[in-house]
Amino acid sequence: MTTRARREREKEERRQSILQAAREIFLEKGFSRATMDDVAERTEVSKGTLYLYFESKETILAHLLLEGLDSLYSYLEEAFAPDRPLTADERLRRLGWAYLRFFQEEPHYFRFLMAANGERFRETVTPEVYQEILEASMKGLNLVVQAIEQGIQEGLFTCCDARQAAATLWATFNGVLELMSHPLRRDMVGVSTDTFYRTALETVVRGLRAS
Amino acid sequence: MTTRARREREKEERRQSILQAAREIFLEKGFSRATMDDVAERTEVSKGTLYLYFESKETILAHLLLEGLDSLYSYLEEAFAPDRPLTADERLRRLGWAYLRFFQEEPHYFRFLMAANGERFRETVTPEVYQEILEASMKGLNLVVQAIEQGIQEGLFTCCDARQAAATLWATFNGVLELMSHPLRRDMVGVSTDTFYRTALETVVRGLRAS
DNA sequence: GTGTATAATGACTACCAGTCAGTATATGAC
DNA sequence: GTCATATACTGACTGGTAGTCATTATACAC
Repeated sequence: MTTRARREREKEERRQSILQAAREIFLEKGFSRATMDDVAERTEVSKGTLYLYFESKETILAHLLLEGLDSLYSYLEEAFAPDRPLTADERLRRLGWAYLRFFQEEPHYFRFLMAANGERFRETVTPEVYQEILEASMKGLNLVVQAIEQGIQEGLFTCCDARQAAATLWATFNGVLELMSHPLRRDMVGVSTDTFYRTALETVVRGLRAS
Repeated sequence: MTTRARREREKEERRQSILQAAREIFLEKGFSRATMDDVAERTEVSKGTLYLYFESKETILAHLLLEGLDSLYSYLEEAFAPDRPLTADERLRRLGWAYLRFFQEEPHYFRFLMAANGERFRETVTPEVYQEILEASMKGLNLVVQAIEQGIQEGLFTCCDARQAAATLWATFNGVLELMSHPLRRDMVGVSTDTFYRTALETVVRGLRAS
């Protein structure tokens, strides 16, 4: 019965083409301005069909985000380089830069991430999907935790709770990126995103080291 | 002509009663679920009247936010205590805790702040109002800059750019608060907001000190 | 060819921000 | 008091959009 398999493949292809169209439209008009009719037209499919594949506009965003988190993880994984003999603070710096590089090379995911912080997103998306997003985020955060645990074992860091330390670093990165994501606020800081990000990264890593 | 004065006062009172109603409704239903009809009903005024006082739903939010930023500033000002002989790092810690205390004692403003991060908010609110918000934020940030400059002069901090350092601290605080604002993400960190906030604050302050 | 399951459609509903032509009220001149 | 004018208020209406569902089309098995 090859038919079943082909059907499945075609469904998956349609799903992907919807996601592709949505990615384009969301990017062109911004999530809130984009309409489901736009996405339907670009996919060359009726609006009703969209709802056969996704529960809501927000759910489409969630799935685009999940793709992004997968891609982010591969950046982080490469930076972590478990097989190379790196010191803990080198690893942390590499992770930090990989995070920045991801958002610079795939800037659309940052916009999706911002859109997903909205009130409506949390309320609309099913708990299951939301959980998936959290788990995908955790996967990346765990690499940071591992790097910090290595630092604690090596005696480089004195902090006692690696999870908290990792979350601090994570929160700082997000705060910096969010701050720098708006032109007017960027002016308030007065330096380039790269420079500011470096400063923030070095400050926190220094703060983690023994004092 | 006392009439003119009375008219002005009445207008201001109506404006305030709209803001008060909006604050309640936004808090009860969340910004995105709240409708202008709700606000009109609570104010006991027609919907059209709302638009005589404010350009849009987002503008009402902006003005609630501005009130919040004023209140925040008074928390920060008290913490800064320019007349007391405090060391720079004490001042920074006091500012950090005042920031947290503000959001704990007036939690609605945090929700408003989050809602104002939305895509639609930036697009809808006039540049003038947005500018006002930025300036109100800057006012608070400047206290942090001053504390850090004091620390640089005293030789306690080695960082060379006080603005960047202040922005790092600010970004970290925001990142932490945003991370902890959602129950599921809070679980990822595994400690109380207070504890986590303290860790992050101490980490960054330590990072600013001479190494 | 015909019956059945599966997929797709698009007109329709519900909802809501924002508008504006019309109405009410206050003020001041006489 | 009453009229003219200015100012404030009203709420039915418009435009736009997310999401639905009864109907139609397609693919497949026999």
